[in-house]
Amino acid sequence: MANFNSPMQSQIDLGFHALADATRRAVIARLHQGEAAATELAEPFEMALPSFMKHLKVLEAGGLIITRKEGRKRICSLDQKALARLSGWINEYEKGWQNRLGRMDAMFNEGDE
Amino acid sequence: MANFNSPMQSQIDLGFHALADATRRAVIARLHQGEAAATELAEPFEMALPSFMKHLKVLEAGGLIITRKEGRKRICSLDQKALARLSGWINEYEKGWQNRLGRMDAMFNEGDE
DNA sequence: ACAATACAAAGCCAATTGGCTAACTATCTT
DNA sequence: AAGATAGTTAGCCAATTGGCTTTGTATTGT
Repeated sequence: MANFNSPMQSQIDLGFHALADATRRAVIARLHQGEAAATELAEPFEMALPSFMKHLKVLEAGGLIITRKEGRKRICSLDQKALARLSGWINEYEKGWQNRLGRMDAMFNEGDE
Repeated sequence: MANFNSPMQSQIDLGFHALADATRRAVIARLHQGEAAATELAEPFEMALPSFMKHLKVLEAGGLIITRKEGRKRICSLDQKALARLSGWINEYEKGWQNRLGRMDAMFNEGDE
């Protein structure tokens, strides 16, 4: 049954929200090397496991990762289309998109912008 | 390679957070057509002005817009560098994922290595 | 000078976020 | 069968978010 009491947040809201946290972005960076179980992903972070699992749920709600249960493990992997969908929104409003890769390093390396 | 551990990191947090709201994304879409004053930008939204001004502050904190005072008006315009910076972060991992697919493709085609 | 305009600042409020602990379930491993 | 492992669920908490109203200030128009 549909829940009309909970506010409907668009997938793109949830996707950008998921990216607005360094822990979650680090998870995405890690998953880019291949899928991994939850505890394995949690290991680098000084955070209680339930706290970390909340981050995974935010990432999944934003459609950025897909998870499945394998025995007692929860295996997480990147959602292939999600990052493209979000960068696609930005691209629509960015001029000179073709040159973005070239400019990108300059942006990150400026550091005093 | 981009440095994700720099103080720029929290700026990325703020940038993605600013994008995680439909009102704020609509403001960006509008500003893409050219700069505008705060009240002018607020007009399409059924929201008290102080509430809308908070959204502008979130956009400015995220570096997505630049504002200046012109008489009694606060003129807002897009910061194109910021959009490049954020889509750059996403693209870093999109690109990596594409490389991964490329390697898999090569493995299938060559049958060894 | 005075009114209208365009914010700006302050404070109230409910809901959400992001952290924690404790207790519980399910699945290996021995 | 028992213990270790990997979550999962529930509830607590402080801080933040995103809305509101009221009041104040700076600029512009008449």
